[in-house]
Amino acid sequence: MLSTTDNVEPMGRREQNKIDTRRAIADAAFDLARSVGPGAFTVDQIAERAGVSRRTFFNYFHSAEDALTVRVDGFLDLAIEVFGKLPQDEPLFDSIISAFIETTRMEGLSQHGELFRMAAVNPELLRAQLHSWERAEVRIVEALRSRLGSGASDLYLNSLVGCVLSCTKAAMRDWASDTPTSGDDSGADLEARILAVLTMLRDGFADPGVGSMGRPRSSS
Amino acid sequence: MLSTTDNVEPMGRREQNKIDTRRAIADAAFDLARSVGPGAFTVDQIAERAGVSRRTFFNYFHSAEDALTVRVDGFLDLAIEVFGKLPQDEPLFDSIISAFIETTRMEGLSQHGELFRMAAVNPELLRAQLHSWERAEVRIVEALRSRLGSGASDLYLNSLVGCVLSCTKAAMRDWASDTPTSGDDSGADLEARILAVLTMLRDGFADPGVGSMGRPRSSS
DNA sequence: GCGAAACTTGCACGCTGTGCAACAAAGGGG
DNA sequence: CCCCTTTGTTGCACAGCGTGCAAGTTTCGC
Repeated sequence: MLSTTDNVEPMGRREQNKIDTRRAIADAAFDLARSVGPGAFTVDQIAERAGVSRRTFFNYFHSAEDALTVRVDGFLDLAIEVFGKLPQDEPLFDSIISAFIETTRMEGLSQHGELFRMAAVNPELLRAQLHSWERAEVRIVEALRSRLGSGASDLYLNSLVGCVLSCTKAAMRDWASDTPTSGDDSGADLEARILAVLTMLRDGFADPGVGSMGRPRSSS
Repeated sequence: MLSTTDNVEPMGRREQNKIDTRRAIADAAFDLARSVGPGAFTVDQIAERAGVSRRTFFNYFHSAEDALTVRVDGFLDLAIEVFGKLPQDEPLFDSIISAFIETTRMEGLSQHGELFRMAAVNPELLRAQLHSWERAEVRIVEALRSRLGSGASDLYLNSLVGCVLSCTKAAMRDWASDTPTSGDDSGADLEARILAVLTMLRDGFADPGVGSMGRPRSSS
């Protein structure tokens, strides 16, 4: 099982405090968004709940919405990390697909669904999330460049990664809107969607009715 | 040639004034961004230059960055409009490709390049532009739904449109960074990029070296 | 013209984001 | 253990943002 806390090497007080504070702020922001709704609270409220000053909040995040995107960043960072550990001689798309599939097994997946649904009703949060995906795109392009060498142009790389992320985003959004308030982190539905949509991307979009995508409820 | 002012039907003073004001504000914002740099000016300055009050500015836009995205919105709206006028029995991807190719012939294309370059150094503007593409995505999905009927699932539609827009975005970004301060709206380079990248999308990403994409400067 | 509807403007108010300087906590010798 | 440096926290101040409101002004339909 995947975990974000596998670095158990000795860590100074300084470093640990910063991680704790960051986490406390992010949790406070998420709790508030959950209870009163996204965009319906102030930075002061987050800071108070996290037990820090207003000023300290802004030492960690640029805005209230940014504090809500650390989970999205975490998801994408994890996907990149998983991708990096896969065998380099595997076909590219297989690596990409299994990296995302693996990543859906992370903890707290239902929170991601919630965040997607929040973004659907809060423009500012949506922008923050889009920016988060955009930043991940840059990192992934970097990771791919070192794998593909100079055999691929910037335009090719950016298009490829953009498409992969668009499809993943679409799969997650679809999953999030179909799975309201699922308390049990059911990643199976999400996995199926990501697999379907990335496979389709690999093989081309030419025919709308291909594979398991065209007609949603026609089994086989 | 394409134009955004082909509606010459009788228009009341009210409507015309609003259009003029909106345009004045957007132009003022763009001029300012161009001269002092994006993010280096206030809403008051935009309002003053546009000859309206601060309050009126906020009646038209939510933020300074929003005033800079009307051109992006215009580009995408135009693409949708062009797409809608194409024959419905043409293959889907051909319609999509020629819609975007046609749209690159619009006026003021070099400004779009400038805006892309501005967004590269201004996070807030980048977010606004990402949001603009996102909103267009919703509209395009809507347009496609009425064309494809109920034969395609939401997930399929969102993935398809997301990929098309990602590729177009990548093409424009690539073009913008390769074409700094081109005063002559040279859309040919952009057309070639969009054609290459959307064609690749149609046929699948399986092989990195396929077509004219893999090795940038190896003719044929 | 004249009244209704729509638009502009100034004002007020709370919130945002950041520079700055004082304070506190952690780390590293001697 | 103390002192000094480094690093993080906090309060303060201040310019700017975004919006509700009410009073003007312009446009429209009759």
